[in-house]
Amino acid sequence: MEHTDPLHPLRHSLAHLLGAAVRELYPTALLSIGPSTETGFYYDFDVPETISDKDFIKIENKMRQLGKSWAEFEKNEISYEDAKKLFAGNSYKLELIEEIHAKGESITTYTSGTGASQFIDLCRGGHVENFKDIDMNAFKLERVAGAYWRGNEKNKMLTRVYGLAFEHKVDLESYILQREEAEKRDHKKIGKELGLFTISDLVGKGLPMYMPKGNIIRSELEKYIRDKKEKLGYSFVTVPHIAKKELYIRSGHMGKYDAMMPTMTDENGEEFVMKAMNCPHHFEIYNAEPHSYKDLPLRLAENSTVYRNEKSGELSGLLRVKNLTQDDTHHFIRPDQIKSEIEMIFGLMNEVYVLFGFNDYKIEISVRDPKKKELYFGSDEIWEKAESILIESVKKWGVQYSIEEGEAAFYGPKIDIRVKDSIGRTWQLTTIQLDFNQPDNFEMDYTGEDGKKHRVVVLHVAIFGSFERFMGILIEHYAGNFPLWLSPVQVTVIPVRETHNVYAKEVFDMLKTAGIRANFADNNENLGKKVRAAKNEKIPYWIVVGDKEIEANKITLESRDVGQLGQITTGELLEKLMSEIKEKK
RNA sequence: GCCACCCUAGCUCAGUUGGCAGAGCGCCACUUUUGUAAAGUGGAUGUCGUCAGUUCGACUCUGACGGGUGGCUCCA
Repeated sequence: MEHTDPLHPLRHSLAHLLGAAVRELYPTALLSIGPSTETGFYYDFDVPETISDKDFIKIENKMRQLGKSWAEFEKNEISYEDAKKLFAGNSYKLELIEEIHAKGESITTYTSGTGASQFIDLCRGGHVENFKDIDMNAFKLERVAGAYWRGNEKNKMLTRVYGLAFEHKVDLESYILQREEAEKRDHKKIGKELGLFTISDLVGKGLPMYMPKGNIIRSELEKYIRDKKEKLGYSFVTVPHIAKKELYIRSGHMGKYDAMMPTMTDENGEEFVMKAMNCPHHFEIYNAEPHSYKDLPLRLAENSTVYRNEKSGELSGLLRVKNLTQDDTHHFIRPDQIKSEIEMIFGLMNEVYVLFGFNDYKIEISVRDPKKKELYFGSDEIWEKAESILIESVKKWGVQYSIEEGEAAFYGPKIDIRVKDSIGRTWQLTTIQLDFNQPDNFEMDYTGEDGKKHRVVVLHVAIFGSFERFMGILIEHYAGNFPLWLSPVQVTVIPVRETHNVYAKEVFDMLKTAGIRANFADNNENLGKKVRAAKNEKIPYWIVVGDKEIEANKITLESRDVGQLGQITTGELLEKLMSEIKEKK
């Protein structure tokens, strides 16, 4: 593995020190691997004792104590036999040694410290020149987690200790501070504070419910994407939420994702499942009528909920759920329309991302794992063609991308757009999947210019991905400060005193009549408290009405984002709000 | 599902070695009529996540279960 991180030597050296400290404190612990990460390092141990964060002080102290006597790392190239002897009893290191040996690479160990604190580890290198250069106050053990050996859930779960490490103590402190700030944007926290969604123990985990305010945001998003798609010539359809099991046997989902789709049986013994995807339904809509080459592309769209029995440990707020509503589309196209169709989709996606101000996203082209071709439907030829079309399209688009082997869908390769959440995890939003295989399973054809049947090509596309996840990311992106068009309450009308209520109510009624989501703060509180409430609720605008305003027949407008906007007439107010909502500013 | 940690009022959190359940905010009532981020007084609110166990006695100790957070694995 190549390391572009300039702090890798420092972080990896500290991983060695962590290994040494754990070996001292937990003599029976077996060490496995200890790489660097984006913010520090970790080491995986097979240790009979439970290590918890309460042990960190003890381990950190041991690290600092051992580190005192460490200087240069001494590299030794050792023979296969010596390596096996040196690491006898440690099945993890032995497994690595076998692999290195099988690849014909040389086996190296790195020794740090002398005497009692000496520590020898199997390692390919990448350390600091001199350990004494490391600031021993610029690292901190962060958390403990379970991690399967070699990332395979069939293997034993090891204890992984994560550490943060930076060049200087101030860097560590500023990272921790930044992290704390980021946690304030957590959509679960803001979602609760602003009353956007709730998850009930009784309804079930991973099954979020939109509260009135959150539902306004969701509805606006739905309206927005539906409108965009309708203008581009998509046709909206509606399908039932359960289907016969046979449908998914035909599509091939059943057999690969059975655990995700629990079966229910009717009185005749017929088996049904909740839909975990919309594709097969949409395919059957396509097959309900004959199609001419002239009718393509045919774009079937639906904002529809699918149900997936995800593993409980996976569920997280709105970002990973059991019920997700996709802005799903299936594009039925001729082979010669693939490129232009993908370009059109990129255009839509770009427009959406610009509107929301997402500019820090990663584009991944997910292809087959060439070593596990049996996991995928279809011939090599078809796959190679599909993969090269996607790569070519993204290249033409002129954006940075990475190729992810083994990440493809079983029926075809895909382009995934991943966006970061508040704590830096990336989540897939947009997905564009090219499918030459399902058209065969469902025998989806069109009549060509030549009068003969031709097989159609399918693109599976979701721009938002799911409304749940998109909203989760959006809440964190805006930190709850939604733009006017999305805000559950767009403006609140605040009378200074009770005597101003009549005039204020007129302004409020006018806004309501115009379709603006207004709130009337006629409660018995002083102005400061009402303004404070508006700010806490992150309402984009509030209007103050008192003697001065009544006298001038105006209102005072104030903005969450830019502060005082001065006195304007109600006509000007309405015009301003309506135009900002329309322009989605 | 697996690993670690967490669960006390609507929210944020105190609660000593096991001995009568607490604060602030919010809520309700009254007073106050207010000009830009918290007016005053009073009041209600809890099966201390659930169920067992240990104990004279459990919010506190133990176990199981449920839920949450962060990882691992998975993600059509």
